[in-house]
Amino acid sequence: MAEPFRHDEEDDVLRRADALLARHRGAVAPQADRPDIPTLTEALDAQPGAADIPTLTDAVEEPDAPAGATAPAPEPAALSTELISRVQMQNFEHGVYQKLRRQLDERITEVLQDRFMPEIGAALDQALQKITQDIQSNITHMVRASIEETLHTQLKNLRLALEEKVPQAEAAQDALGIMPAFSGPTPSPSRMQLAKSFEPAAIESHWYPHWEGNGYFKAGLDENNPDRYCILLPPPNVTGTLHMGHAFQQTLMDALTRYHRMRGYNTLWQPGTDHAGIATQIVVERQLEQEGTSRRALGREKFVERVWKWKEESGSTISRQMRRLGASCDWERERFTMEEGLSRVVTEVFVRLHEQGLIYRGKRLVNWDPVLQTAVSDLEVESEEEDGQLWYIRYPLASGEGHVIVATTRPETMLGDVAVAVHPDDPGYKEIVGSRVILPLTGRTIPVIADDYVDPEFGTGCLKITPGHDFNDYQVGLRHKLEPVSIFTLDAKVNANAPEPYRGLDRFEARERVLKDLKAQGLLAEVKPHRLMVPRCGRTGEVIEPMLTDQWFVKMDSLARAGLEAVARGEMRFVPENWTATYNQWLDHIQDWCISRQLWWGHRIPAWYDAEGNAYVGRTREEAQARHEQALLERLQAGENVSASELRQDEDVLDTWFSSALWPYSTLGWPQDNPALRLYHPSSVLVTGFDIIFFWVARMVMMTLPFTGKVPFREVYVHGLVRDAEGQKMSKSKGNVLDPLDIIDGVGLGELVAKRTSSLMDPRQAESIAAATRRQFPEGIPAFGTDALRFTFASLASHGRDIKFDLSRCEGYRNFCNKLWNATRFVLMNCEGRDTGADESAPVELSVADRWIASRLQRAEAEARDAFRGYRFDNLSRAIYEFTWDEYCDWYVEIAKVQLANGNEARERATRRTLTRVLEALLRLAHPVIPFITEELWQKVAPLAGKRGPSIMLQPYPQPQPERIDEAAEREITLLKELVNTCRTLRSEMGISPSQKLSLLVQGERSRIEAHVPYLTALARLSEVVIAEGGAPPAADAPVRVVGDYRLTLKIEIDVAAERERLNRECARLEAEIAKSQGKLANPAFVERAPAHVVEQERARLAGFTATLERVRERIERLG
RNA sequence: GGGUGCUUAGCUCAGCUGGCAGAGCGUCGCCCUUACAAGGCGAAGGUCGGGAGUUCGAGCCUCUCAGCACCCACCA
Repeated sequence: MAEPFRHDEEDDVLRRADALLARHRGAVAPQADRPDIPTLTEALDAQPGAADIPTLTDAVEEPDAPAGATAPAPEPAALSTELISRVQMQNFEHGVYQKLRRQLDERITEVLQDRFMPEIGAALDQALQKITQDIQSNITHMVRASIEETLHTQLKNLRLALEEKVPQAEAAQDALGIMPAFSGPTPSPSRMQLAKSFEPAAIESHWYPHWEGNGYFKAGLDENNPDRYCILLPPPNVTGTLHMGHAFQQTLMDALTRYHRMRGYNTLWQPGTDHAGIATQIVVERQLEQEGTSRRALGREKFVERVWKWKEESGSTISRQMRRLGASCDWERERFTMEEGLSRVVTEVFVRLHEQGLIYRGKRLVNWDPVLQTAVSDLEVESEEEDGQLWYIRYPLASGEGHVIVATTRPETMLGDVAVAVHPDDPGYKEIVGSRVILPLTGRTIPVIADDYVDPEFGTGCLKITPGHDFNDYQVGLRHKLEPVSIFTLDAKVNANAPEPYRGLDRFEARERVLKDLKAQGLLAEVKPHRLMVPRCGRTGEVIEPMLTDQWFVKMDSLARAGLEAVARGEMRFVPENWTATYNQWLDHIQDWCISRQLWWGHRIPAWYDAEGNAYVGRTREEAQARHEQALLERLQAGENVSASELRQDEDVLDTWFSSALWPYSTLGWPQDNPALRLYHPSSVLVTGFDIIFFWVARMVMMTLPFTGKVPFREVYVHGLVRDAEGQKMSKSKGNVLDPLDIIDGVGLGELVAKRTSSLMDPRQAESIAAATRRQFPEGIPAFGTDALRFTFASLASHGRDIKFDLSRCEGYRNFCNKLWNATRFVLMNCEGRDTGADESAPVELSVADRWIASRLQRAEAEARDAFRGYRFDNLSRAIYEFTWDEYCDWYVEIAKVQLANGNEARERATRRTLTRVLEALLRLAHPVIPFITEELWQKVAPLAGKRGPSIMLQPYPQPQPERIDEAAEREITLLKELVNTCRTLRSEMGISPSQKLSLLVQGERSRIEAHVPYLTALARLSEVVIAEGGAPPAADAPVRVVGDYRLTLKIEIDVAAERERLNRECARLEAEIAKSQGKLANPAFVERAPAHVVEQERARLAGFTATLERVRERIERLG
């Protein structure tokens, strides 16, 4: 804990800190003030005065109640939940508690020793009073220190956020001028002691700039090194923010990158951002809307300028957030799809594809968003089933008598009907095929045609054909050579092809009007409710209107075939393998790709038109001009009359995914030959979600093969989607998004609710979202730190499954980090400044346990290697977790305590040597997943393990050495574990409290057991171990256990009366619980109304209690 | 309609080539023990979705039924 503040410094520091915080808030959220975060001075002002501080008795009386429930010092917690994490609070309480006890004990001893005290009771009272005063001032200081510490870390974060690139850490400290005053966890490695528990924020903000500043992330460009490893970051939207999916994916990529970097590969993690045409344009248009202007009012040039400005302002958000995650990308190579070099590649590829005849322009029916007024690709259309109606409309026969009835979900499109179709074999309509019907409301007559496409069973078996606004009808129209009629303008209002009364109506207004008129004329036969799939634009949610327009397309068949073959030949591999099927299936059925978008933000199509509308494609206007002139010349020679005209560039831009598809080589300087391109193309692996296999993965393959002759990557690791704890997709509109940074830094409930309820599409949901959030996170989210979050992601990354993100899991891994932290503290306490066997010539006496843990380390390393090989991050994290916790901490450290306590010099040296070296290797093993904590700890442990180096990042990754696997030692320690566990079980079965004295009689081979005796004594808390080689008969009633060849007998002297009383109390408690539970279950209201699983749980509890009660009663009986 | 997953403890999920059903969280009990209460020790909790088959042996392989999720294509 921090030293108490001195008063004169305090005001000054607080004032400056306040000012900084205010500035920070201004920078982060200029419009919103965040009332739920108290300023520092407010916090301290609100701090309880001496009178409010919990009394000594308050603090002492409930020390063993569950930590969450007691909160013996609630005021400080309440005053600034935003500032002090729960953990800090608990640490603090724990500290107070321990201090209290220690001082009280001292006082009591003191008092008792003073024989002249007339009365012990009075003396104790006096002592208590004095301590109370001491403690009160202590609490004040501790609260203060806690706040300071938190503020300190917040300031560090803030500093990181404020500074764009690598801050000069020292200079920044000076600039703030307050660092020396703080005494929280320190970033300076060697001098300070480790804090009592793991506090991630300060560590993270220290190490990342250090790594980046020293160039550790830079791509290796050593062409003599045959090992190379490259990952392309799927470029996020330049104006986007980091979400859980990114964080998950990037954790995996970073782990892979760090792993290979440590293994000495040439390594590149290529970062960058995507201009995200539609998404970005929409964002900026919304801004304009709020300013009361619009894109069109601004004009194209000004608008694009405006987007660039917005990009400059917010474009770095996501890379800043990635840095918080510890992403070790080579930022110097960061690329943006719209930057000049990449745009040149886009043009180059477009021109080449066009020259090869793979890009063409034509009038086709495309998915059209009438609001954005652009084409969108098939993939960007999302169909949802919605409630609608099916209208039955009479079309009178042109012959005068009778009519046919067609069924439609979109009656307004009848204005564009060009035929009525029936199935050729449908007996009901055979007669009328070839005749004509009158199209109501328009007076046109249209033919009745026969086509297989019609399903005679659906509706009336008679179908209206609207080739201008329906994809299937379009195909039918082509087959029957029917000219499509377009009846909508580009903003989906009825156009001049329709009769006068409907013109200018929006398509949905037109529907009403058409229905009204049909009804009036008695032509509406029937209306039925009907579920139908409504295609909507994935971006705007607007209903898509198929529209006949001029667009550019990429011919897919030959490209797709090449893509299929590359995978079939094994040049590219999907992990898990079954995604190959998805990929193949899609490429098998692929349609030509519409790449033109009627947007302003994007790569302008490199095509120019002459006055006649002929298109000329070229890298530059000049090249197009030359082609134009060439064409004119040819036509002139063919005897045509021609005239030159000014060329005008195509207004459209390219689909965002066109430039993304070139990412694998556009980022590496293609087409110029250079080391990076030679080394890192093809890249090693693409890590991605299945949702963009079509959008991106397949297109990259198709757009890379023809130009570089290589696949873009050797492997594609497809991971699941991150969902919320209930398995729901995280989405803004559901209000269930988690911000990865909130998990790292923590967030108060108020802010979290505000975040989730702001800018909702439907503000009415705000209430329920707020309520749900309050229920789920009643205290907000505590700060878990980057490492815990990363470990969680890794452990959840099993194959073939979406991920339900569970915060409690994250908490578990935060605890793991803390465990690792404390294990290191133990090692440092016992090894720093001592002989750790660095001098290889000094004698070491390795015990079985030393050999055993070294052997287990080899196994963990082998598991890690296999896990990386198979992208099994879940197995990786489990191997690390279990080795650290279950082997190193639970057993080896305990054994080491024994060895350090009663060993000779050589044995102690060996123990320290093992402790430090295994830990050092373990830190390297875990570094790819949890980079920050491992770096911090490594700095301290490495020197003790005889390692030198500026960073763990530059150290080799531990490779398993099979020859160090020592099965004999493993067998011995297994025996020891069994012996210890058996003793513990015996003890627990006998219901012996730990304070009771217990000795053990072991019958069996003396020599093997003997070595274990000291460990056994300490670990099983025995007062004595007796080894009997032959068969001294155990006491008749003593429990006996057999472990291998050994018989264990526990001897115990129990205070029977006390033990019986204890067990009786236990009985009474259990009976009470059982009665309570039975009462609950007997209550019909509970059984009927409570959720089924709650009732089930209650039954299980009851069964558990009953069983336990049984055992306790047996035990009482045994006592006699 | 075509395809892909999933179903194991109260919850979230591992479970390898078929060989003694596991972890974390949660629940319950005991415990401030000088690395760690963000901890330790222990306990309760399972018809591996149902059924059939192959096998000495099935959570795992085969068949079948059911439920859930997702992707693709869609009937106006």
